[in-house]
Amino acid sequence: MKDIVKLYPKPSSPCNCMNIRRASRAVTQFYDATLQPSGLTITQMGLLKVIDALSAPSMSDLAAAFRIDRTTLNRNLKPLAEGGYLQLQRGQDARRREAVLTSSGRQALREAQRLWNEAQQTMADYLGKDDLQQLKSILSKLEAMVP
Amino acid sequence: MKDIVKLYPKPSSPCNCMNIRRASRAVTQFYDATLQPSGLTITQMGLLKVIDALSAPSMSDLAAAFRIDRTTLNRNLKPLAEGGYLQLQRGQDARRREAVLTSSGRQALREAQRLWNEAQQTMADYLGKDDLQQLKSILSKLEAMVP
DNA sequence: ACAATAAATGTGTATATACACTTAAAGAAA
DNA sequence: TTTCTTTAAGTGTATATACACATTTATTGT
Repeated sequence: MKDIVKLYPKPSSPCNCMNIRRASRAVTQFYDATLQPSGLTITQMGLLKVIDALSAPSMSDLAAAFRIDRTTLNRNLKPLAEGGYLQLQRGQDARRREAVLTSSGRQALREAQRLWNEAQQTMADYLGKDDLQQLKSILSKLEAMVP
Repeated sequence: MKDIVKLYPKPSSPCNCMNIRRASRAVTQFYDATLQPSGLTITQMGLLKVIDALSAPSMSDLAAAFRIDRTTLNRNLKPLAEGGYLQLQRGQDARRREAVLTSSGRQALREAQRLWNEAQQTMADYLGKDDLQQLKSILSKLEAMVP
């Protein structure tokens, strides 16, 4: 097993948390830069994608699907609603507020996904198959650390 | 090599970027919760630690050492300065603004580091030696993706 | 010395994040 | 039906993040 431990530069911090935060910033910057022509950030693209996949999800539905704090979600949707990418409407249950994509939102999503493919491929090539698989696996495990 | 690919739950998103962002949020929440009694977040502890390690670093020095955008650093230092954890003073070169810890800052750092040891150990135990090593290695590689 | 340039920092604006608290609506209990 | 409770959502506040632009000070070229 030892022979698969690759020798990349040591992380500049001993702190596991700071290390993952730095890497997260770097990857986010890369994806955001690649998606730039679409006018969406990677977070926004992710949100539109989840909304597109679900059927008029409520705020809580979205927060759960996106695994993000409900109040954070609330704020993240704001620029998308103001930009005309989605509409927010009351549900049958008047407490619910449901999100649906506009045609403008679907179009932006398509364009962003085209660019996303590039970013995803570039990152896959950069990491290589094994590291990418390892990364996915460990990130998934880390997510499960917190309820 | 295949036999070391552990079988954790699949990540909930196909997007490498969203996956690392979610994991980063989870780990950050865990560290912040553990550090809570110290009154510092993990980001703030990291900043105090870097300032403590360097000698009256300038804003740009800190940004480079912490690998964060200079303007982000500027804003991150604000609550620490207002909280009396550090002082900001002009350098010989009047363009430079230099950071030094106060005794209050050094004390908070010590307390935070005590708690940080716990968090770090818990995470190491949770991931296990091999995954932790792999993670460090891959995160370091990811960081290098962006100049 | 003066002008041009470079370097260090700060500000405006905008998104991303989450905790504590509040409000509004639906459902349950009396 | 009226009250109690639970559930869904929103707000206040605060930190974290970075890009585009502005300001200040030092350095360099003439």
